Amino acid sequence: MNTAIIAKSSGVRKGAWTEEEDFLLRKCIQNYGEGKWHLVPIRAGLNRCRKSCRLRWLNYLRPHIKRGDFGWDEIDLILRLHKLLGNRWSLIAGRLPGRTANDVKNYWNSHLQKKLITAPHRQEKKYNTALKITTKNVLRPRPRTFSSSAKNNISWCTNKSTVITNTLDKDERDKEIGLNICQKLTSETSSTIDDGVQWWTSLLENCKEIEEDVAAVGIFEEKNKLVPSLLHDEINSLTMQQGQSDGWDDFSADIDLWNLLN
DNA sequence: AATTATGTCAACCGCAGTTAT
DNA sequence: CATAACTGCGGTTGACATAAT
Repeated sequence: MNTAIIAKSSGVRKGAWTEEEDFLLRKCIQNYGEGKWHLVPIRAGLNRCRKSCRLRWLNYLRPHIKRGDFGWDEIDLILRLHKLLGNRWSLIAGRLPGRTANDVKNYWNSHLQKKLITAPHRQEKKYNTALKITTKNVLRPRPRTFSSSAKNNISWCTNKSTVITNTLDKDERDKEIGLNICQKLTSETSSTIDDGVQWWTSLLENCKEIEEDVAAVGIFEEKNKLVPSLLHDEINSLTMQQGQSDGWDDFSADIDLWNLLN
């Protein structure tokens, strides 16, 4: 049943989209590409507002959109990123291939939020205060660059004989990998530490709390699997990338590093 | 079986930031 | 520089599905 209605003020259709409308919109994007949303209703011959067209495309019609349940790895990443970024759904979704901001937001609101609020470990005062995200305590991830002198000082990155293996349990591994990266950088490059490293420190240092959150949402058992060994060559190439892009949206290297660590 | 409560998710709305004029 | 137009984001709503009574 199609429940779409015609808005009195603007005369455009609202509500659920029909297959025919989807077809027209898809065809329009194929012909003209994404963007220029104010032109889309005219070009497509749709009696819809530009916002409605954009939303329908981004959340439903766009290719490669992943549907269905979230995997444990996706949930784990959502928990970690939300802890650091707050309700920046588009940013979080940007790190989950095939997922839209709307998907992530809906999943958080309907699946995760309630479970976390009622989780015993979050009833404790320390967690309640710690979980309040504000513009002041949200850390902004940024791509990192290092001076040549700093790079020369980071011996651990180029020491190929030192490979962190997977013989530790998850907690210890996080400490081994995450804190080693950050603390070694701190001790060996002193003034060169930037917000990007701080961001990673925070992301990894929170492992204990995140594990409790993960347990609270019921995916802990599935998550009990081993990860590949960490190769310093790969870490090196990721952390030492040259050229700094503007803005903090582009921290794909951070996520590549994250994927490597997990 | 019927009714009510609850959960899910697509879609809408309003606002803020950006770009064009 | 000021204003208008456009775009994208997050909060919220409401229709529908499912579970509980």
